Amino acid sequence: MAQRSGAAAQPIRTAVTADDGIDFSIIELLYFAYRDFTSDPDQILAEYGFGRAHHRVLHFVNRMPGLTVAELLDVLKITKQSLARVLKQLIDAGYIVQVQGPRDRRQRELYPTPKGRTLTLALARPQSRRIDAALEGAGETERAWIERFLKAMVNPELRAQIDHLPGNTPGKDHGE
Amino acid sequence: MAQRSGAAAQPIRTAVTADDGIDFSIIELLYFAYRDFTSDPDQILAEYGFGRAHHRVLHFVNRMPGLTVAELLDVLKITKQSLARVLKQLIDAGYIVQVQGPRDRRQRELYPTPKGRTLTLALARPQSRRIDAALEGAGETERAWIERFLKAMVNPELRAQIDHLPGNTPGKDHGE
DNA sequence: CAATTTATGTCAGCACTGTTGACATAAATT
DNA sequence: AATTTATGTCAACAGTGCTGACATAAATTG
Repeated sequence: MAQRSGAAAQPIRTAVTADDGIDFSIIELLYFAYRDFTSDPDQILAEYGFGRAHHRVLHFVNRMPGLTVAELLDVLKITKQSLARVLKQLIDAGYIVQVQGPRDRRQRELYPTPKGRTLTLALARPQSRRIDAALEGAGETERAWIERFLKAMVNPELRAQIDHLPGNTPGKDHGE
Repeated sequence: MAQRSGAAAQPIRTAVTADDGIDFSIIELLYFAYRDFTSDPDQILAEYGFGRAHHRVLHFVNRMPGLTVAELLDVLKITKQSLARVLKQLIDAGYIVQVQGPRDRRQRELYPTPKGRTLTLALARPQSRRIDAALEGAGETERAWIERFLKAMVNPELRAQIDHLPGNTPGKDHGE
């Protein structure tokens, strides 16, 4: 009742559009694209009793084998309590192993097991196929623009992190 | 214990790369890009006690004023119980109003109030700015490729839905 | 008109994944 | 020897999905 102290607010019957100075097309495309992009692995994960959080951990442990817990937290930007829950399940189920850090014995280096590697690839495969299909007709130039765009969408201070992942061409910000 | 019936699984020390036949770069870029893309409105929403689900409802009600509850469910692909929770809050707080359907009086047409319109634009503004910045240096051709790519990432049967949103150029699948 | 279907609302409970706060341990650093 | 750091763990809570069940009013159908 608090919000209707006077007359009820009138409904606005016109749609917001690009005329409002906002890029609604790409906003919506990102939402729909990401939703469907994640739906493929989600289905597979459900069969294992895992969720999207497990996927992320598995993914980055496979992409950066030997990374420490602290490093993983820094990539994912979540709290250690959030990570602990899913990491423990992945370790208990034999998808990831922890190895004591060689220099600093407090650290836990994370590695995939063969089982973990297999699952990671199985989860990535449909996503990669979807990307391939979406790139149909695009050449190297177009692909570069798309990558450049996506990378530029990331917070600037985190872009360096992306460059440290294997097989990613670093610092492609203007031209070749 | 079940997973260690024999020797413990050995850690794999090599990273997965594009050599595994999978497009890890774009997979990761989509994750990071989407995460940061949503972080801007998330901060604003938190001030209102709202979450990302409220944003989505607000967004599509503003983009398609007068759409019914059933239509909104079809766009969002969630259950009515999930929608009910956030929709009720948005209505109670005066961001959205319901109007009885003129033909079918069972239907509830959803419209933004001026307050709802204002919030929607405020949430979209930082996202649009981020997109603008990410498109820096891109011309119309490059932008078209990026939109084409994102649209092609969406499940085919849902692409028509996107075309029905205001101001979206439909069916740009091969050239103009 | 009576029966059925449809559009919407609502209650209850559960799962997943994020959060904060507090506390514990072992190892490194000072 | 004291402090800091890396990690783990317990507990509680929030947001947002889900399923299942049931209720109401309005439209449709036979």
